[in-house]
Amino acid sequence: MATISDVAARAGVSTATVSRALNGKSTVDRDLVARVRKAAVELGYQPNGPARNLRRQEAAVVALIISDVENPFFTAIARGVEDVAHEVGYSVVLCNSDESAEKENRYIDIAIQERVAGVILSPSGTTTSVAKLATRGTAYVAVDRPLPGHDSDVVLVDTRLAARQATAHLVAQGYDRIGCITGPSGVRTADDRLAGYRDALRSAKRRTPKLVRRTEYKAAGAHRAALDLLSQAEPPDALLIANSAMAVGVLQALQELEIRPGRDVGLVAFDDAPWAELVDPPLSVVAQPAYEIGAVAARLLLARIADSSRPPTTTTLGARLLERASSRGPEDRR
Amino acid sequence: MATISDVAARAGVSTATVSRALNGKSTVDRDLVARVRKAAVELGYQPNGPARNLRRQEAAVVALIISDVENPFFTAIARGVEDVAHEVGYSVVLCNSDESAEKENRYIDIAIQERVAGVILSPSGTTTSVAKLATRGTAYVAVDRPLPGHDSDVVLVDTRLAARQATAHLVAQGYDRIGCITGPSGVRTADDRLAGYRDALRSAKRRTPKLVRRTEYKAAGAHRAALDLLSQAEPPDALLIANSAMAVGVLQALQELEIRPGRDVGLVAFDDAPWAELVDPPLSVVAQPAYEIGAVAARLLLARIADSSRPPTTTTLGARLLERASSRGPEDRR
DNA sequence: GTGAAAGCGCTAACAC
DNA sequence: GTGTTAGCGCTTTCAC
Repeated sequence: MATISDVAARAGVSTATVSRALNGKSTVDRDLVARVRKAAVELGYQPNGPARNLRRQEAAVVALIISDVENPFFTAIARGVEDVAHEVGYSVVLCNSDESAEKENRYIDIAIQERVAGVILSPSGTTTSVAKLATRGTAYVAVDRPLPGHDSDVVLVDTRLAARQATAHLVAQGYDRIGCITGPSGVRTADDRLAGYRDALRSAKRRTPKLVRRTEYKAAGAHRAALDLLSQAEPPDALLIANSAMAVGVLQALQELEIRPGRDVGLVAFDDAPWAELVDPPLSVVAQPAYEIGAVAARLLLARIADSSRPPTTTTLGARLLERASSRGPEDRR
Repeated sequence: MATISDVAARAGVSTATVSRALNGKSTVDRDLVARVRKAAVELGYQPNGPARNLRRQEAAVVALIISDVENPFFTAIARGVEDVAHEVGYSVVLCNSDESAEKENRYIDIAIQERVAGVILSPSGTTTSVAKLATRGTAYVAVDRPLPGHDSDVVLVDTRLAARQATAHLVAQGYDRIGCITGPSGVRTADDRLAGYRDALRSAKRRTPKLVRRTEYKAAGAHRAALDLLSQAEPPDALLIANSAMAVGVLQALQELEIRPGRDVGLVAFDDAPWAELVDPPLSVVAQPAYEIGAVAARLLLARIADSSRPPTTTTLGARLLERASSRGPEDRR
């Protein structure tokens, strides 16, 4: 594979000139630039990334570590990050931590080893592996979930408020026994959504013992949770569901139990999945600004790469409740 | 940041011994290994990736370039690739080419520059940027779509046969005017699905002029195509749809036109999305073995990295038609 | 404006 | 089994 020396030889200049001509940093004579470019093309020269990064002590790459590649919420974040990063010449590599602290830790190590310029991550939980980034001075920003005990840039959604509003909406629609299926304890978004749910019920002076289930943020867990909740002596007549994968599990459970969503049980789920309007009845959702989360996070990261001394910021974006037919009120009340 | 020399100094050995102890290549005295490990931990030593890769002339990384991060088919492939690659100590970086030949080309350049061990990609089309990989001797394998004119490892699905079977199923169910909404011309899967559709109609001696639409592999395009097809004087009474994002667009269009899926128009779509059983009526689909595609591709890539002289292979996996209510036959026939 | 040369941190001959 | 050392390909002083 052609090296910078090959190009230099072919263009009849030194390697320093080739480097300068190709990177456009220092000024180089017009003719020489042309000659170097020509030689580079002829040889099919591609700069050696590791050599460049070794020398520069940093790669123009940002790592994006997300908890679930199969969750549209996170892939939308990825697009936001990519669009902003590409504009300024950074590449984005996506890593899937799969909600596992161990994989997250592994990817953080890799990011450090590869000397990426920065890391954006949705932290799996109470892990401290992020401390390594801070220690080494690698720029990073957290999305979706804060880092407990770390004073870093973070981009969040006011998910507690959103959960509260969604639950209040269910109350206003006349549902009486409102349940909640949320993610694992310790995962901040899961805790916040539960807290918002409780806020709303408290305001409405409702008591709802035994109507909360916590499970992994996946369809299978929510499916079990829904079966469990709905086969109780006093089942819920409405459910707040903490993400769209879980909504799939709940809808499956309802199908199996022949309980009609929106008629027998009111439903509001987090995340506006593309299919939410296609189920019968259309699913009410809390739409989160995922793309924007990614875009904002990328901008913050770039700012921090440029100036590591900026004070850390917390950006909180709002979510929107989209009321559709699955939360139109219990049948006997319509 | 601590370097290998720092570790060597602290452990009272040479850098070579540190390298050997940490990589476990050559045999090193037990005590020394322990001392080196201890020193490394105490210093929080993380090897410098670029330096290592520069020296080794290759990184233990495989790049996975997929056409659409938001398509569950491709993210499932990603999981297959990751699981296999991680088992043998390779990292996977995901790159989203977004169906754009230009981005694909850009990521291929980056992969070459970073000297990754190999590349797995779903080629956007008739691009020749892959030739660079071949020229440089970087291992690569194509998934989902073959590389025209390149004799490489490739993992495909027999999508033409699957389309044929799906269409034959619609014929058997009594649909009369079967249409097809497929991807852009030149994208092999789109062409193959159309060809399979035509195979089936030919066998059944049907004529179906004007019932084919081609558009980007996205909801919006399919939405327009469906509106167009269904507002014709003689609209189709069934549709074969080439992927799940498109199915979303078609179902939206049916909703707007108040045409009942499965009753007024029979439907079969490619890709078994998690929500396919949740729409009303449940959507018949062609389930592709996405995870397995990724796993097989990763194994082929590893084999090629190990031995670049192996003859290229083509692996073709089968798809499964899942008959659900959306293709149960026209209403007047039930 | 251009070239010579040092050196980023690591691994792998090679010598002992 | 361990140390010495060359060198991977690039960028960047430092001279001129």
